Amino acid sequence: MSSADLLSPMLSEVHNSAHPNQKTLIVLLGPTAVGKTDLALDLAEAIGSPIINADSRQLYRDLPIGTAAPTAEQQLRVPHYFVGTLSITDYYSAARYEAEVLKLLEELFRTHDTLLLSGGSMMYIDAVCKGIDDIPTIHEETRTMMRQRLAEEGLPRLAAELKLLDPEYFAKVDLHNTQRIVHALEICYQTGRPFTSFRTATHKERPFRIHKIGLRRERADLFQRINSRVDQMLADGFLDEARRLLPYRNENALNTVGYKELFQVLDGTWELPFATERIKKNTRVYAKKQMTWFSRDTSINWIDLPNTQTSLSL
RNA sequence: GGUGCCUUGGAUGAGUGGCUUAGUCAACGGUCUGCAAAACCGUCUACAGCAGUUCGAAUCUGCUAGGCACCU
Repeated sequence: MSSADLLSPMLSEVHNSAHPNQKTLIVLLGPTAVGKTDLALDLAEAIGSPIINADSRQLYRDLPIGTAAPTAEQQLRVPHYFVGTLSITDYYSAARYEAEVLKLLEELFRTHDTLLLSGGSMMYIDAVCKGIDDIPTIHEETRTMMRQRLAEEGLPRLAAELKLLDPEYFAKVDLHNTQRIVHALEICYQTGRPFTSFRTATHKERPFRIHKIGLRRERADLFQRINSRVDQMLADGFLDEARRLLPYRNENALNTVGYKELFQVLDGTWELPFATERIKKNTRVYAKKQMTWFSRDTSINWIDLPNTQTSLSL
């Protein structure tokens, strides 16, 4: 099956969604390794759009191999936005992504009717499509303070405090989930208001139409693609990439499938073959999580991709 | 031929009469509005087979099957 054959169902999706006098954002999404990058390039060329990346890890410029980021050659073919724009120590969030993408879209829609956003970061996509509540960013001091309190006092005490400061959120949050409890408390402290008061869950209206195209494959095929892609990454120097990043291992950007496991190898605690299996497994788990998230989104128009030919490497 | 030991759910591995379905891993399902390739939750109720002892057995007894070790 040629790429043109794969492109046509997407193009008909685009044409069906076309609306006179209305700007349209095409969102191409799907689990990791499903084949978004290649199809996004074809689709972008066909509709004359650049590609706006929606992969939260490809934003970091030092992770090209481990995140299967678009290559220089691919970026020459089609201009990309939000690829390699962050350094490993930069703070980033879905909310910032929302703001920056919206700003970019406003500019690009002046010269384009249809734009392409492509990626698999569920929350980033939702942030662009539905919006995220306007919650203040936590200051570094607050963050440090809470981290320390967590270490000294433990989660149960922080949870008890959250119960006083924001009983509504306390009632619904998972009390085992440290991240969420800590974040809610950070907001309460920094703003003097309950976290819940910021959570309006408003679905923001966008000044353009959104058409989501989801790519999916049979699970066995997807898993096979994941496995061989991990092997390919290692052949391409993934371990060296991780070695260069070792000094930054505690940065959030490196709390990422692949790097975590390779750091164990560099520490000497894991053998490479073992780590490789873990990377494959964790990538499969990630792909399943993506599918679970996407399956709730009824606005996605799914395209089932044909099984990968085993004769094709990569 | 004889003697001794072993046999637990997909894998690993505790448990020696009743304080539950140990635990771990894998697999599967799910949650999700600010670090999201993150963080978190749930499910999989097994004890080689058969017959006994007992109020009650994975746990005791016997036999059968399979495996391991040693002996003549």
